[in-house]
Amino acid sequence: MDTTQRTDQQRSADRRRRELLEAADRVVLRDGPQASMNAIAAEAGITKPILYRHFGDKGGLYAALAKRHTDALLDSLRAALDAPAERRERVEATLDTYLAAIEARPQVYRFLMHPAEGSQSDQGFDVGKHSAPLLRRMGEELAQVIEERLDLGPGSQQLARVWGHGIVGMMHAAGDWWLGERPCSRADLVRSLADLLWGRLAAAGDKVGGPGF
Amino acid sequence: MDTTQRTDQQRSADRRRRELLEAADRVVLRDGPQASMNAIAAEAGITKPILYRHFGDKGGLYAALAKRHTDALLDSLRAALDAPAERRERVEATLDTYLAAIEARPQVYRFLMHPAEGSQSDQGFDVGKHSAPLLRRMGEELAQVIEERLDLGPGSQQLARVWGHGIVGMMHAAGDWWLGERPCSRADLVRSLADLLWGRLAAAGDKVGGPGF
DNA sequence: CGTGCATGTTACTTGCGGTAACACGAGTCT
DNA sequence: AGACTCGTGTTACCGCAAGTAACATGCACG
Repeated sequence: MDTTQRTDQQRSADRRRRELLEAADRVVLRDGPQASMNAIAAEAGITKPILYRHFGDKGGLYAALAKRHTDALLDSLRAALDAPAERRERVEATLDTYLAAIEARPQVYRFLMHPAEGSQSDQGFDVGKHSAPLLRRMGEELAQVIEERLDLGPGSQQLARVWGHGIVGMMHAAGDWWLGERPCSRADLVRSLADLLWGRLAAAGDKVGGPGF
Repeated sequence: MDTTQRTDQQRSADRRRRELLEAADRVVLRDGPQASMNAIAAEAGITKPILYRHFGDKGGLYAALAKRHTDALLDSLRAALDAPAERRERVEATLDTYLAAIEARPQVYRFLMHPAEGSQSDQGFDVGKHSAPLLRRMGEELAQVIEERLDLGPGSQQLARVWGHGIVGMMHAAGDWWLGERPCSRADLVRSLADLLWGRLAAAGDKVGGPGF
């Protein structure tokens, strides 16, 4: 039969693809984002051209690999964001979930954030393409949650999107720095960031004798 | 004489270095961060090995190039941050200065933010090395300003650093997204971000009938 | 059986980062 | 003057990784 044939083939191809992705995962976890296609193919027990047949080019493989982790991370973030608790508590839980994830697997995190030169075709002023898709997706998701649940008055959609991307960027940069220097505990970091979002910066008083801020 | 000789040589070497950097600048502005050493050498009217003699390796050239722009940007940011005005106004001016800079020269901005695989020696868990140095420097500078001028009580230094990096990350991510999609004017973006820092997220009310946030 | 078709291989091209070896010109030491 | 050094410049090469072409094999279907 045609259809059963097709599905069989497709199923086996999908399984193969998954195996290749898991091999790639192992290599990337070991060697970082600069893992070579040769190394990945060797880990999978095959040779390069097969990888290219499955994923097109290196960018394709990396995109597929990134999607798996990104989806997983976004799922846990959504769970934290949907927990039944007060707003502040949920924000803290979400921050903590993210930080725990990057703390547990820094190599994966680095891979996701630094996709290492993907395309090269954009001669013009196209900037957006080059930042990590994970950040964008997180920003958009958070924006949607904010816009759905908060009453922000006119212009709420744009405000929500700005805030979504801004908060995600705050979390990302602080997490990156923290992961490198480990200047405090995760809980401290979470509390400090939540304080920032809760306006403690604006509310703080000037230092006595200083020029003010 | 020894000393005059030395200084003469050094001066000419410095001039040469500057010329090379300007040539590199032109190429990077044209081709983006993936500009090849060959292309840069050609633009400078010379060949590769000279570049390597001056800058060691590609990372060295890029570091030197990045330092110029980074220093320039940090200078304007400091100016905005030091202006005689109220806190909110100064924060907005700083945000606007940054956004105006990345808006005016997106290629430079991309180059600074995505240094494109520098080293490769870090087998271990070294994460910090890979993020853009510009973000780190901005974060540290802002942290210093915050800690100098604000009265934050105990643990102020760590709090200031978290906030410094967090705010910079917020600005960066929001700017990156905004530059790609241009969903609103620069002034709108600045106002929205400042609102976020001023705690409007925490203060907003839940949407009626929604699950709360 | 032959015909597709997916899967696999070897061997190659291209392009880039980086280096070795050599060549020229100008000032310095004896 | 002639040898020495030193900075600047070149050509020609190595190594390595991305990506491709061409060929080989196993398996279902008519």
